[in-house]
This record gives sequence, C-alpha cells and structure tokens, in this order.
Amino acid sequence: MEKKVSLKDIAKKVGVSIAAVSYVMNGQEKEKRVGAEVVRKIKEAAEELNYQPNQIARSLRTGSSKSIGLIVADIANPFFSHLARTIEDEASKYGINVLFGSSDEDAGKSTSLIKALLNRQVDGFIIVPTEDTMGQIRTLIRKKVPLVLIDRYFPDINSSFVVLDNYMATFDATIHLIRKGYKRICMIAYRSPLIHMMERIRGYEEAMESSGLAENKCVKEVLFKQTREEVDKIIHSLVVKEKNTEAILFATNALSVSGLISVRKNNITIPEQVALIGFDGGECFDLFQPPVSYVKQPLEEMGQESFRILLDLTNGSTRTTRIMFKPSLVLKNSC
Amino acid sequence: MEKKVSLKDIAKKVGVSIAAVSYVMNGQEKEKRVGAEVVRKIKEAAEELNYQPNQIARSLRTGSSKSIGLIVADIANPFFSHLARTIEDEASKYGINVLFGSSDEDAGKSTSLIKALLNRQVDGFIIVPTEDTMGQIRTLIRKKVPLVLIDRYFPDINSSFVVLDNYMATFDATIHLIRKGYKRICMIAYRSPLIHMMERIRGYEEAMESSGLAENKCVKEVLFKQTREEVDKIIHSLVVKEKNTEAILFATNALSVSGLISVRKNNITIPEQVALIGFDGGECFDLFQPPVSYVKQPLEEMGQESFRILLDLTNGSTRTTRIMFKPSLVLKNSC
DNA sequence: CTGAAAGCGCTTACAG
DNA sequence: CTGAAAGCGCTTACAG
Repeated sequence: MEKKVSLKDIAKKVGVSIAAVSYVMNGQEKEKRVGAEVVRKIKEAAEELNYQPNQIARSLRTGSSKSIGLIVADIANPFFSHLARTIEDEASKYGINVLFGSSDEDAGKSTSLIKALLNRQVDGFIIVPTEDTMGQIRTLIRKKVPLVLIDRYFPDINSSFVVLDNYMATFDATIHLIRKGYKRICMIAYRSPLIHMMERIRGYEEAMESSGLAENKCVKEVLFKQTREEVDKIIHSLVVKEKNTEAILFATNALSVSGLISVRKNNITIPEQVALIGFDGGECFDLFQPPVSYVKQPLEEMGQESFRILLDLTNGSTRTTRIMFKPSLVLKNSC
Repeated sequence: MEKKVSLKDIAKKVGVSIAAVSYVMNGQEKEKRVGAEVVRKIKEAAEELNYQPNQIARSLRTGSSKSIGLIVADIANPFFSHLARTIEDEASKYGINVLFGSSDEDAGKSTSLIKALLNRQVDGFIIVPTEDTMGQIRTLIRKKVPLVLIDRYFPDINSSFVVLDNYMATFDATIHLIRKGYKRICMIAYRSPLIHMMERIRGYEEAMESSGLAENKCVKEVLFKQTREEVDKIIHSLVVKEKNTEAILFATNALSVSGLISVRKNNITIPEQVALIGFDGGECFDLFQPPVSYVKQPLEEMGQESFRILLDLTNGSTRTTRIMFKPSLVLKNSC
C-alpha cells in the first residue's frame, strides 16, 4: 500500500509544528490561537495532499478506537443481520465503525471473539450472549468494559440490556389461540437455560394454566443442532401420527421456518389440521399459504436503543439501563 | 475501562527489557537467544498478569491492522449476510477481523465507508461495488490498496474479482424455459449499468435470440427503490391484464421475492398462469406453493475464494485474480 | 500566543 | 548473546 500523508508532511510543507497542524485539523485553531494566515496555509496543504487522519495512531494516543464490537449468534441469520444493520446505521452517525463476529451459540467462540475485539481496543460491546458465557460477561463488567446485552440477558448479572418482553410475547400469543377456541396447544422451543427461552416457555405455560388448560401443557424442546430434523419429527408425531394437537406456537424464527418446512413436507393443512403462530416474521411467513401469524419484535428500535445505551456508557455513564420492549401480535390466517 | 497490562508491566515485574518480553511473546526467543530462565519468568508473569497484546499499538508499528473492510450493498440482505458469514469464518482462521459497512447501492455512502475504513488502516477490502464507484475503486488500486470485488466488477478496471458467470446463469435458465415449451418469456431486472445486471440481461436475450424468439424478448427494468411496487405493477400488467406472458425470469433474489409477493397478492397460479424462475434460492422459495425453481450461486465458495485472494494480495502478491463461478439451476415445480 | 516534547504500546534494526 | 533506542502518527499538558 502507498505511504499515507501524515501531519508531519503537512507541517514540513507549511513550515510549522506538527502540533499546530493537529490543532487546525481538529478545529481547535481558535482555542489554541493559531494565526489566521497559518490556518489557511495548513488547510490548503491538507487539501492538496489529501490528508486523512490515521485512526490507529489517534486510537493509541487517545485510548478510544471509535469502533465497537458486535457479537451475534450468526450474522447469516436474518434476525441478527437486520439487527446488525440498525446498529451499523446508528453507529455511523457518530463516526463509529462496527466489528462483528458470530458466536454460533458457542461459549468458546464467544470467548475468542471477545478477546480478539478487546485486543483491537473496541470502545464497547453489543453482545447476544450465549449459554455458559456468564463468566465472560462478568469479566468484562469487572474490567469496566462498556457493554450492552441484546436479545437475551442474565438475571444474575447487573448489566445493561435491551430485550423483548418474552413472557408477554408468548403469553399473549397463547391467550389469543385459546380465545380462538384452541385447547390443545403445543409449544416448540429450544432446549436452553437462557432467559429469553425460559421466559417464552413460562409465558406459554402461565397462559395455559390461567385458562384452566394446565393439563394440556406440552412443550417440545429441540437442540440448536439438527433443528430441522427434530422439528420435523415432532410435528409429524403431533399432527400426523397422534393427531392430538390443535395449535402450535414456535419460540423463535428459525423454529418457525423449520416448522413450516415440515408442514409443507407432510402436506398438513393450516389452520384446519393445526393452527400456527410463529416468531419474528419475515417474507416467508407472508408468502406461506396461508400467511402465518407471528409475534413481532420492534427490531429496529431495539438495535438503535442498544447502541444509544452503549454510546452513553462509552461516554462515561455508569448507569445500567435495562429496556424491555413490548411485542405485538401480527395476525394472519394461520390461526 | 480498566487499564490493560502492557509489555512494560511484565518487563518491570521480571526485571528485563521490554524488547526481551516482546521477543518472547512473539515466540522469537530462539532467534533472539533469550535465556531459558528468563523466558520462563516472562511467560509466567504474562500468564499471571493475563497479558493481552494491544493490537492497535502493534498495527501502528507494523503497518498491518489484521483487519479487512467488507462493503456490501446491505448487510440485512440474506445474500450479503451469508457472504459476510463465510468471509468472517475464513478470516478468523488467520486472526483477521472484519469491519463491515452497507453502501445501500449509493456511491456517496460507499465513498465515506471506504474512507472511514481506510483511516482505520484495514489491510484490504472486499467490496460489492455499486453504480458510479469506478472512480473510488480506481483510486484504491492506484494507492495499491489490496482489493477484491465480489458479485460485480468493472470490465474496464484491472482488479481481482469473484463473480458468478451471470451470462450463463440466465442463458441456461431461459433455455430451460424454452425447452419446457414456454415461448413468451419475460425477464424482470434492475435498471443498472452494473456488469452483473447487464450480463444477466444479455444471457436472457441471447438465449431468446438463439432460439428464434427474438421477437418475444421482453425485459422489464425496475429501480432499486420501490422494488416491491414496481414489480407488482409489472406482474399485474403482464399476467393479469395483458395475459401475454407464459414465464417470468427474475434477475435477483430481491426481485424474485417481490415477484412472489405480487403473485400471491394477485392470486396467480404457478406454473399454470405463469411459470417462474428465481435467483439465489432461500427458504421462501422452498416454502412457496409450488416450490420455486432458481439459479443457484456457490455463495460459500465465492466468499471463501474472495478472502483467499485478498489474503494473497495483502501478503504482497500483485497478481490480479479473476474468478467466475458457474451457476447451477435448481428445478422445482414453478416451471 | 506558540511550539517542543512526552508518551500511547508496540517492533526491530543496531550497537555493544 | 542482549537490551537500549528509535519510531509508527497522533494528542495535549506544559514551558516559554
């Protein structure tokens, strides 16, 4: 790569100190009372040489890299890439760039990502925490690294976070199904100790219980791996074989999509054979025949808010801010 | 944030020079013949203090940031987020992190993204170039910034790139439709002077011409903005109003999805009223009733290859490598 | 009012 | 064989 022009080059050309150039480039010529003529010459030279500040040098000196780390489960997952986009847009307003990484729900990958980004001196993190990463998050907090968790959080850790009111999300969805007359409602969720999943399951269960349907509770948990296969097996069993389920509630978008694939594969008619409510929406839901009802998260607001909180933290705030956004239910013809 | 431990801290603790510590941390104790006992002590101290190298300082000194810039049209678009993921995975094998940005097909945004990432001293770029960015790309090449274009390229610029054989993609798809007996085939594309779009249109046109269907050529071009509305208008006109089109070929994934939404909205039966071939696949295509045939790009290979070429370039290679991957046609029941 | 100097945390050529 | 010193490109407290 071509050698870049530095403050030194401008200083030499104009015949002033590097400091003077630095002041002018940072718009401090007033405060530092650099002469008007000198200011003009410096600006001219900078323009002419096409000076671009070396952010690395600046970072080393100031201790702020003007970059943040974003760790999601998988950037290829539309939910997370959409989130990444809103965060990118928000950050760009402040001249902050985003370094991203995908943890694949794996604590080991998460550790090495955090370490790598920390070594890059990111000013803070927005993290979708995964199982077994409580220790990592605690360590970051102990080191006073600005941090906001998103999508999930740890109840035992006093960190800022932005999440959905997951309890309400599935509670409302389940109540809706019950009001529609469905009684034998099953939920398909991930087997996970993470709070967002626990809350979604709890919302479903309490809705069933409070409606006198405690006996009908039925939560099927699948692993992050082989989601497709497991969901297919469950749906085949519930709807085709046993025929004892009138409605299915999915706990995440990936589970919903797996569910739709299985429904299609088994030629199940919706909502006659079984009613459905999915999670997070997306074009597939609208294109499905019939269109699929779903729990909607205010994704953009969540992304923006998470960045704003992080910005506040990087600016020295020590307040922990915890925001729980309200879900909404988008009703189509699948239930 | 807590103060981090530096080489200096270790040097002080052990009572040796900073240089010695640096050598040991970089595994050069052999070459620089640091005494075995000293090596042991340094490693012990580093472990104890939990030393983490400051990548920013290292970058400033070495001139290599071990990071690359990835500029896509929109990270929230599944095609690009998937690409981002494969590049991330490949880069992580080399301890390289990815800074990303979305240009929104806007030359201005692209310029400022490139500038910002360049100021961050990224070692190179993988760029999905957009309209009117030839100048930017030329400038990068003139500055000898390692660079590989992906998805699209500029025929007049001698840069490395990784793209699909777009001509073959639509040529094959069109020939397939013709063999199936469709004669009045229309293509819906973006209005864009970018090579990938020109080639896709050319592939369609030459397939029509070489089959004696030159008179039936029909290319509808829409703008990046209001894709949904425009595609809907076109499909309504072609299939519902004029009823003069037997098959539609879509030039991108976003266009395909817009098309499917319109098809659903207008209650058009596939493939009876009109046959379809989409671009790039995705779950929506499989879930659609009937499943949609599409042109498939080897996305992962393309992402991996683009990174490998970039790596080669950052390691000093001056060779420009141009790779054109072959598309495949995935046939379902929409045609 | 202005600019020389120190220093951020590293790496590495070089002197001894 | 080993370590002091220079320097990457900045910012900013401080001396004059």
